[in-house]
Amino acid sequence: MKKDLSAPTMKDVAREAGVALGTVSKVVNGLPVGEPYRLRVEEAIQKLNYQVNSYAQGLKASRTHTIALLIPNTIEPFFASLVYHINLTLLKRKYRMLLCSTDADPGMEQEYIAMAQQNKVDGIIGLTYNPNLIIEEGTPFVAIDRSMGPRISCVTSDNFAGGQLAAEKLADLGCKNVAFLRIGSSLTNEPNKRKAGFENGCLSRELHYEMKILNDGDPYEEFETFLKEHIQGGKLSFDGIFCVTDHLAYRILKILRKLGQKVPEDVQVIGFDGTRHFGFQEYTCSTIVQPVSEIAQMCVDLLLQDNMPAKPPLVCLPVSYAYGGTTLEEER
Amino acid sequence: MKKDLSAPTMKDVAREAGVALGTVSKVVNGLPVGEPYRLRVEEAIQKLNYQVNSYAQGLKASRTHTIALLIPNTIEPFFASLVYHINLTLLKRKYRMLLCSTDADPGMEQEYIAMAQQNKVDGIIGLTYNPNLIIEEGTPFVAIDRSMGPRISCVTSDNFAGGQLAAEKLADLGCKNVAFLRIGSSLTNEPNKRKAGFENGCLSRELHYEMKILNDGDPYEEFETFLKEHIQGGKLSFDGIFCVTDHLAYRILKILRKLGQKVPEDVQVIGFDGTRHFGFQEYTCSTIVQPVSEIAQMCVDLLLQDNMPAKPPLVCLPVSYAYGGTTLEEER
DNA sequence: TTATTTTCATGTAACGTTTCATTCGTAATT
DNA sequence: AATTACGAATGAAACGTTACATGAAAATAA
Repeated sequence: MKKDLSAPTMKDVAREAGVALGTVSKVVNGLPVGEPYRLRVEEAIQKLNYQVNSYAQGLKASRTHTIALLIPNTIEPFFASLVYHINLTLLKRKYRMLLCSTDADPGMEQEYIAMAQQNKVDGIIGLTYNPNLIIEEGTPFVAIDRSMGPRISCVTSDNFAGGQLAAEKLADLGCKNVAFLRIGSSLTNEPNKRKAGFENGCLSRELHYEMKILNDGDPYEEFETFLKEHIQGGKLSFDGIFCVTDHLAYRILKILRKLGQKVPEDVQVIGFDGTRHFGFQEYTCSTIVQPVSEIAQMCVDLLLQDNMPAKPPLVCLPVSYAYGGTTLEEER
Repeated sequence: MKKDLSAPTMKDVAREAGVALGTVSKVVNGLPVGEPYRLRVEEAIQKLNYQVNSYAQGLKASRTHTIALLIPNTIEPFFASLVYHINLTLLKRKYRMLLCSTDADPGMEQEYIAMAQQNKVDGIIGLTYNPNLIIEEGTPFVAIDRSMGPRISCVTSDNFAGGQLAAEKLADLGCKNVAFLRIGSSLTNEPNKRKAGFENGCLSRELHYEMKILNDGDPYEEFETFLKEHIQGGKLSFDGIFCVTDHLAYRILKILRKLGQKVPEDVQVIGFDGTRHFGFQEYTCSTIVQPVSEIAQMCVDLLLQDNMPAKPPLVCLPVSYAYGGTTLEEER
């Protein structure tokens, strides 16, 4: 009879196997150990159902196999998808994830960073908004959609190219006069380039465009007003609209319906993100798709690479266009 | 000049403040300490910018202030919302969350449980499918939507009442002949009661009903076939449909559109969950809303209560009906 | 004033690992 | 066969806390 009150420790395994503590540690960590020893230890581990105590491990080795993910929320599809894919990638690498949902609140972001650090995470991936986050020197950090200075790498999709692609698509699909709509909210550094890309695309295709950009506090109705002002005799003067996110596109589509405009016959709409209904179905609208899975992988790769480059890279991943019912279908 | 290579420890604080190690520990943990001592210690903590090492803490106290959340994925709106609210609730209680996205895979679920346990979490909240999960005796576990035996508490919304409510609503809104549609996938114990509730509701309102229940592997098209079979002269024989989830309702709505049926004029549709577009807007369809925030809170409360009741409760939270455009509006 | 109780900071012993200097046993060299 | 070299298991020390037994000082009682 053994006292089985608490979980077995390495010491127990060592005793059971008749080897030294250090040997057990080596076996557990996959370090080279003589075959007969390894066998005996593995047997003992089986028999006692031993599991390493990650807290002891973390304390001694100061490597915790845990990373923190800072994200505004887990509800908006783009974020939810990011969380999902990052989790998946981490799992493959045997890393755990501390989820930090920040509500895009600068204070909360900083708080979570402190928490993560005192929790000795091996690194942090963050989609944050606080312009002056303080990150301890020693903690690897990878930013999403926002370049945060020379010490921190950033992963983003190619927002400029995406904007450009949207313009080109609209041109290809026969548009002559288009609009760019954007609302400030939740757009950090990199996604701002969508605008520049779109302008660039319009210019190169000689596509006439107008912009309507709302700030964070502005009432949504201004978009409706804006669109109304461009209706003459029941006909909207735009035949194409590029919305800075699918989220916005969804709202605009509702307004267009209300104003009696047919999509895509009267006006075509392209969004940005690649949001899908319920996560597994069709796109919610025609859209510029961000490569979420690749973004996730890249973040993890950058975070966990063991030899940090002197100059952390700014990684820009390619986007693509996807049909989602709000544009005319292309002839094949 | 101090060597500031590594983070300051309690020992450093103790030296700085000229007190004993134990005293610092007490201050940090809010235990009673003489006022002058407390002050000196707090000053030293400020000065050195000391942060507790949660790994040392976890090792010694075997209380880690961390819980694990097992969830199939973070993408489907109901799950995403659950994650969000649980995170929020935990934050208020100063707990951290280890996110475990399982893909509803039994093996992965078990793997994550083992991981969580060796990570010495203070408890686990799980929405799982594996019928014979092995959970170590010592780890508090709260299940969502699935009662897992006498040792484990379960939180769920009132699925029976929800089904009943759906039937009653349809009756109130003038339906005479309704259908219940369900696909096996992702329905654990408790949500199965939606069916029984719906039947009960139909019977008590003398509402004629039919059911079409698909198993997990079955092709989705069978729903289309089923509905087609019930069309005579362009008219669907059902004037109301209850779908077991909003997810399903969304698909059914597409089929109905394809079949030329007008919603809600020809046929009214009610889903289940309370899914909203993009997390912040209107409901995706008329639906029975699960009180996600309350579910989240209840889970955390049950998990973290310090005196476990002998018999873990099965908590059933009330649902409500919400209009979402796929039913006739009620007259006020 | 002395004896007795109470209060409270102190310091040491774990907690379960990893690491590294040590040592033991064996193989290679002459 | 004797010496040296090598490889590999060993075991003690340390990681940064918490908990508990200890003892000193202050407060009360006699």
